[in-house]
Amino acid sequence: MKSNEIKEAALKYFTIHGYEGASLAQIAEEVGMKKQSIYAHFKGKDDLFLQVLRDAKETELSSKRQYFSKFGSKNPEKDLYGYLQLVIDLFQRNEQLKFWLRMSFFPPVHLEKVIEQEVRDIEEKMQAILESKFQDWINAKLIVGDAAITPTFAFLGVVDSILLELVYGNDEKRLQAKLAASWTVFWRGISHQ
Amino acid sequence: MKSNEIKEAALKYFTIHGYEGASLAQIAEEVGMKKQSIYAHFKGKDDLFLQVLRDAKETELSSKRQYFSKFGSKNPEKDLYGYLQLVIDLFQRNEQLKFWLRMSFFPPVHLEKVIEQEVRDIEEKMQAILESKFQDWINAKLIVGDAAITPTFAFLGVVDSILLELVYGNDEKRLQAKLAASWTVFWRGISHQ
DNA sequence: TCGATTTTTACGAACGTTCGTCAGTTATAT
DNA sequence: ATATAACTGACGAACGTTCGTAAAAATCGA
Repeated sequence: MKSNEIKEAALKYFTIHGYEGASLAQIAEEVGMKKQSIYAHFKGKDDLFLQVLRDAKETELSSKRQYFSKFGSKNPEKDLYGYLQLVIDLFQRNEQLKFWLRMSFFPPVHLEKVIEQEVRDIEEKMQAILESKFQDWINAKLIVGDAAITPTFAFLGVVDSILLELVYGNDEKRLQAKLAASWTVFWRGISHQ
Repeated sequence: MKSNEIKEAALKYFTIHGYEGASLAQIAEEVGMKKQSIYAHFKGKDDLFLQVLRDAKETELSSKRQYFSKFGSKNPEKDLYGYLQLVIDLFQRNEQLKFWLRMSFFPPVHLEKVIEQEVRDIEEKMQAILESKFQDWINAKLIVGDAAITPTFAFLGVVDSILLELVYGNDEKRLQAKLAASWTVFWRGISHQ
């Protein structure tokens, strides 16, 4: 399918240059066609962008859902740390996550309402799943605290800080050091008495 | 000084639309002049951008340095939490910090080498200051742990996660909740036995 | 202090390029 | 033969930039 090739190239350029900085001419050249030919597959730049966005959202959602479903109820340390490693792994191998991250925080202004809606949607789903897991672990007395919201937000914060390091990311050593530090302190913070 | 007005407008548009999305025509209109007149003050778009970047860097550096200098050696809880609130305050009132953050993570490609250098410079300075403070607190047995690097990186992670929430930021409630959660867990993680 | 001179700032006009998009035509494949 | 896909050509608009020019401001010698 040629449409997918176009979306792949678009994903790449949108990720590197942003919406405004990516041109249809470059995207088309990457696929080996003229920019006008893109219009045989998409209504225009916005349409292409939104389809790429929705694909990225779906990938993000399903891959994380899949991992969350493997969470048990008796080993939060392993599950949570494994999730952080998954995020790193996904980010480094999956172009879609980088795209998703960039557009979450710096969307093209004229599409920001639509994007914000998608971002909020996926975020709420993730938070809900995580929160219920944390509640299970609290009930099982595997971690301390009364409200599940605290470790949930704190963990989401750790994920965010790792993602930021990945975006900035040219220093694998530093990434691993930050991961280790954040994880150590986080785990002490929710597990110790 | 008209140059400063131009830089102010440029800061605004670069922050909202990114380098590629910001046009000299819009920036000029904001100041009440034509785009050609900008060339009486700056060599071109890149020159304007880099001057704005360096101003932002200086503001960021001096404002944080100023706060760090007030850090004592006997109350890390107050100092660190106060710093987080300062970051939030600065971000919400100071356009330059938003600009700095956006360009740190998603710089225009053709200037990414220059920007990366500036970012790395400021980051190393911050890290060095923080690390020495943490070492003092460890020595004074006010926080636990052996190496200062662990709480330093963990704290920088908390700062990053707060910044990310600020960027995304339309939800003050959620911001405060995330701050509270991250701080609670972080402080438990470095202070409790 | 004054007029003369130089420098600074802003402007209209235009440059060459690139942008996204649309219309019409040709080639390919079902 | 009919639909799909890619092409050529062209469109208006916007981009950053350069030119020459005209005020305005600053500098300077008398």
